[in-house]
Amino acid sequence: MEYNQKQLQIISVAERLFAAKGFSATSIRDISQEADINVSMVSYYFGSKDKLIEALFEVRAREFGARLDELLRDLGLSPMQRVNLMVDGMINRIFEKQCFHNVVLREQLSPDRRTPIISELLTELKLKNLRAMESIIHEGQKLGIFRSEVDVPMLSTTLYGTVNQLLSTKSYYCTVYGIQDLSEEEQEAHMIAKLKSHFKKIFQEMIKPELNDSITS
Amino acid sequence: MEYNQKQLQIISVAERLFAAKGFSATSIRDISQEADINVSMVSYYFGSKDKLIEALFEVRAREFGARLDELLRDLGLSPMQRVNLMVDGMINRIFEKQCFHNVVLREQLSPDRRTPIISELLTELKLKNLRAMESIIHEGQKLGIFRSEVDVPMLSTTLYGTVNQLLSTKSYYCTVYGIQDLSEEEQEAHMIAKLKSHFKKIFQEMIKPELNDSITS
Amino acid sequence: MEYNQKQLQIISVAERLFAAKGFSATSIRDISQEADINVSMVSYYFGSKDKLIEALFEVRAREFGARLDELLRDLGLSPMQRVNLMVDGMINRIFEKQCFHNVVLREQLSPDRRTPIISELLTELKLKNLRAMESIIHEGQKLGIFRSEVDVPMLSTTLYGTVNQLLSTKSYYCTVYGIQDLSEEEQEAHMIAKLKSHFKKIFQEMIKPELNDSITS
Amino acid sequence: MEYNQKQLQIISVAERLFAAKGFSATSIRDISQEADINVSMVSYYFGSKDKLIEALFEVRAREFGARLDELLRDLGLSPMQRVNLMVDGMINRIFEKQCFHNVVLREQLSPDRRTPIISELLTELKLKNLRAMESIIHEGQKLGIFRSEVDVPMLSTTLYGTVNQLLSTKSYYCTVYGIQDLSEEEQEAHMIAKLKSHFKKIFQEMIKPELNDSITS
DNA sequence: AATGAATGAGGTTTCATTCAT
DNA sequence: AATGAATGAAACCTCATTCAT
Repeated sequence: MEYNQKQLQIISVAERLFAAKGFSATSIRDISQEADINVSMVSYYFGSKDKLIEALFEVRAREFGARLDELLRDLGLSPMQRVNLMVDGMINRIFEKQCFHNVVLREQLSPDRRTPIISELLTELKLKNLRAMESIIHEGQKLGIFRSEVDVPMLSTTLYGTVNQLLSTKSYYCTVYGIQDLSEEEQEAHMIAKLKSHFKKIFQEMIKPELNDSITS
Repeated sequence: MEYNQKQLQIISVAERLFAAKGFSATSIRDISQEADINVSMVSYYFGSKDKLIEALFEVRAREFGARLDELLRDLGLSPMQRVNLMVDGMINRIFEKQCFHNVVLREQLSPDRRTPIISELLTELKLKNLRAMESIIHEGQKLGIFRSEVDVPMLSTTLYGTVNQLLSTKSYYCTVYGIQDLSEEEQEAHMIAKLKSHFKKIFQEMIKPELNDSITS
Repeated sequence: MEYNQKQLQIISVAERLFAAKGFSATSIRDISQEADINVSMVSYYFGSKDKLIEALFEVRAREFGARLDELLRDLGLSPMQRVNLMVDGMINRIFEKQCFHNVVLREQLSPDRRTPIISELLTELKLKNLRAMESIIHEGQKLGIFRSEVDVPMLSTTLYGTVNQLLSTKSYYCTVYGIQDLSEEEQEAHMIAKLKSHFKKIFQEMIKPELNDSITS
Repeated sequence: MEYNQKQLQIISVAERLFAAKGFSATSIRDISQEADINVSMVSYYFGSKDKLIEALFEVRAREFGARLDELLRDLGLSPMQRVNLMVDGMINRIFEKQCFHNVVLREQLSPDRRTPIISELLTELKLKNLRAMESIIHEGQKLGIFRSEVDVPMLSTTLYGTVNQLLSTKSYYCTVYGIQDLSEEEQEAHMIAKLKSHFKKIFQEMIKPELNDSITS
């Protein structure tokens, strides 16, 4: 499915509103008002409100898929460098597309309520992501740099879950770290830096060879 | 605010439906039908739909607060035992009250949209939780068993975020670990066990004294 | 299903408008305006527009059914008298309930388009009607007053079809018989009288013993 | 008015859909989809949806008019033969153009609702038909073969009404005569045969000289 | 001559809430 | 204290039509 400029604009507005208020709480009127189009255009272009959110996921899923493919091309780096790059990349990606991520979180909470298509797209994307992560880890394991037992799915889930949680509780985070008075950008920079260092540490600790490991090998 | 039996029943039904479909997608008619009451009862008992969800958070927040107080009373155990107990307790708690947690996640995604009360209650709860965790960690630090630099808020966020992420993507999890054909209960048991061992490992790695740490001190 | 006063009033207004404009061309707004009720009342009372027309058929079918039962009780009359009475009764009935009959005709033209319920009710009613007519004819046949071969379904269809056709082309009828300038009531009286005498003649001719018939018997 | 090939095709599709669903329930989108043309073509070619149905009636009325003229040319036959031919012809004609007849019936039910043009065309057609029938009957009367008092308009109405009624209640007819399991074609053949024999009988009985009639003459 | 994008009015239905009892 | 009938606003969507090309 190809979408024209106007459709992409509507999708973009819808994404923002769905992120802010949720799908059900966002009316087609809201969208059409913000996008400065006629109310009937959403149905005209997408068929229905449900189809609109499907289109949103379709478009974004394709974009993310493309970015993932790039990630796997970064060869010539050490496995640990690649792990760090991957962690940084995932965190950056989520922060860059906060709106869409918010919508994803919402849709995950009521799986298959509207349409199985969204669930399928998301599962596919998550699996693709997992495979990418696994291939990097396996490389390190083959070289004996990483421990043999690494629970990649759990690590991946931990990373995603934490970033999401942080984004969902931004103001709580700022309170805890006393940065309420910084600008939005500075707050985000703080979160990103914190997340990156936190997860590099976690990953390092969780994949570096265990003592037993190194002895037996 | 005290709520009578009927009000609590309504709250309970609402919680389940809000968890399943979201606040906006759940109509008062849905609730009154499931709770076998008259449509006007929600407005009658709570004033409005918005007030109903506020009441839900009020009631549950009080319950959770009470449980947290208990946690801090488990003295006579080693700090590491208490950490493990705390991790287990948090995971258990979330799984026991999945519905409410689902609703919390949804509301966190649109902060202050409906009412600041919910955000305040949640922030308060999270802070209380954080203080409990910090007190346990600090105890271990005073005894020199834990490293001096532990980012408790990030650890807490990591734990919560991961559990939430796992619960939100249950079917993906089951696919990845090949347990789609197990019963619901067995799947949950699998998740709980996995989470507990995963986080005990993470916490251990992140709070145990670093080599430098122990040397310099 | 029992319908209250307000529902019956809505049904009555709907019947009139459906007769005049057809189901699809009649909006719920039209109905609510004429019935002086809120637009949402139709959905409130009947569930939907489709259910409304179902209710209309349900109510009227019950009424007609009751009237048919009465017809069969007119004993103590000669078969030919009963035939004449039946013809008169059917013609009167249709003219009295022209609106409903108009709606019936419309629905017959698109069978099962909306719901099978209407078709079923109508078929049931028509069969009931046919059985009544047959019982009267059979009585005359047993007494040797009527010919042995009478195609009752065709006679019944002929009667109904003709009355319907006449009602549908009222103005053409008036033109042909030159009674355009009479009042509505006089025109109808003319039609009724004409129909009654026409069909008494037809029925007589079609059920009286044939020459062969009487000889052989 | 002359219509080109494309217009005639649109008219034909519209006729079929109007017959199946009714004018109001048929959208221009339905038509354009079935006819494989652009939605705007209807407005473009006919001006509006209303004008489209007018065109339909115009075209078909002209066709029927032409066929009627032929009927009157069948000379050299006995009056009774010509009556029988006429009855057969009318029944055949309706069955051949069921779709259009269905639309006619629908429009008759809401006279002058949309435009007087349709009513006028239909009245004209019916009158033309009546004159043809009358001329045949009068011929028989002049020859003393038919009774002097024949109510031609009523006979004509009876014929049309019955055929229409039968077509409108096809499935009921099949139930009554136990031919539900025959093919569509066989069912129609059954109906046509039945109608023809039925009406030849009726016409014969209603126009043959009465006893008084023949005696006095 | 013909198209397809776009429109605004109006369709039905659902919603949270209120009112009279 | 509790009900259920009733309401008006607003939801999503479809409609016939127009406009720029």
